[in-house]
Amino acid sequence: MISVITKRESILSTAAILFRQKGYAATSMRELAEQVGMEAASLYNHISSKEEMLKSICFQVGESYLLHLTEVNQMQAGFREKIARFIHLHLAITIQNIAFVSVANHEWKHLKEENLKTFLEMRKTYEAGVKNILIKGMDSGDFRKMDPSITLYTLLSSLRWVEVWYKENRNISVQELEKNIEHFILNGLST
Amino acid sequence: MISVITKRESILSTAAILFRQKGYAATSMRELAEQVGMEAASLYNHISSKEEMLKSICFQVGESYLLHLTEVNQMQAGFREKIARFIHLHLAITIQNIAFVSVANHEWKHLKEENLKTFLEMRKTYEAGVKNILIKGMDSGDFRKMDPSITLYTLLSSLRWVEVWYKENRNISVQELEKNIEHFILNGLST
DNA sequence: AGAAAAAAAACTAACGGTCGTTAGTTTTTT
DNA sequence: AAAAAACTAACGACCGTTAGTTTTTTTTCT
Repeated sequence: MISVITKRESILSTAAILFRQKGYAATSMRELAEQVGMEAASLYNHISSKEEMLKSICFQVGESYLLHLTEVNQMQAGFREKIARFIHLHLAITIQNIAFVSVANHEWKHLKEENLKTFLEMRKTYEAGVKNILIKGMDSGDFRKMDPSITLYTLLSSLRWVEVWYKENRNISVQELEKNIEHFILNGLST
Repeated sequence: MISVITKRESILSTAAILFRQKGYAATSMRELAEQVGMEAASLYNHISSKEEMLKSICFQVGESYLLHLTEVNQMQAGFREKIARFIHLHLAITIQNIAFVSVANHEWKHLKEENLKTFLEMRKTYEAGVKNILIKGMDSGDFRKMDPSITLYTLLSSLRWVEVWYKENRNISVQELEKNIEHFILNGLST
């Protein structure tokens, strides 16, 4: 089954790459258009604004994260397994959508008004969900008792570098990457 | 002894706060000037360009990091103690210079030409130095053998969230923050 | 100590440039 | 023929910075 990529999707994809590379504010519609192979004014046949692109990218990533959190929560498994699964899914999203994830991680602050507010709420929901797993894991004795917020942010942050660093030509397999990070984090959580 | 803050320092400090908040590219000289309490054109009595400010901020942070790496290397101590000291110093720089560190972490990509090149080299030197400690720690059996680059970036990244999150009114002491993170990282490194 | 001169710093005005986007016109596709 | 998509031209806005002018501060002189 051949997947057809629309012009809009192509524009979004290129936008994400440029936003990641140069930053949202420093990326102009003219250079985006040039990369796509058209004039800037023509972009508006496919997108409604620069802001709309940023929103679309950020919210797609946010929603993927929330979906996967739901999957982890529905697992019948211990907390270590849940965090391991969480790490796996998180890295999978990252590696498959490097540019989108990078933009959602770094450029969200350029969202306007309600978009920003909604995105931050979405993020807060996600973080609370992960924190909940950590807290339960601490209560059950699987994880060492530590300040839940510090633990949460240290964990999430320790995954963040991958979107900066990852390239397909790295001399390392995704499995090894994941195993190393998983070990680091699970040990970090242990008593 | 009363420390006199120059107008230039005040401008740089305010610039760092705004760059952190809005991003370098999205911060105008006019709004920076307004925050400092003057007209944009007057800034040029004290700084030579917008780029020069970004450079100054980034390089001050970079140099602090390198200084502290030197201190850690000169310690007569085991590798666990070295990493613990490294974490302590890293967090200390971060907490005392939130805006500067944040800008150096996120806005460096806006540096131009030679400034960018030099900054990236500086960073490379720093990372190589930390990686060296990790490798030696692995060789000595203090740390588990893992891919050194993955370990390095996971470690550095796990400290990164503090500049986003930290505020003086947090219900947590710096000591507890440090202790929690230190435990996470040292356990993550252990066999 | 006070006045005058010099230097520094602040202001106003404007330059040359870029930006996101809109409004027509033309071309291509349906 | 109609609709969609591409183009050209331009709008209104903002930008970093320079060049004068004015004001303030510092230095020099008596």
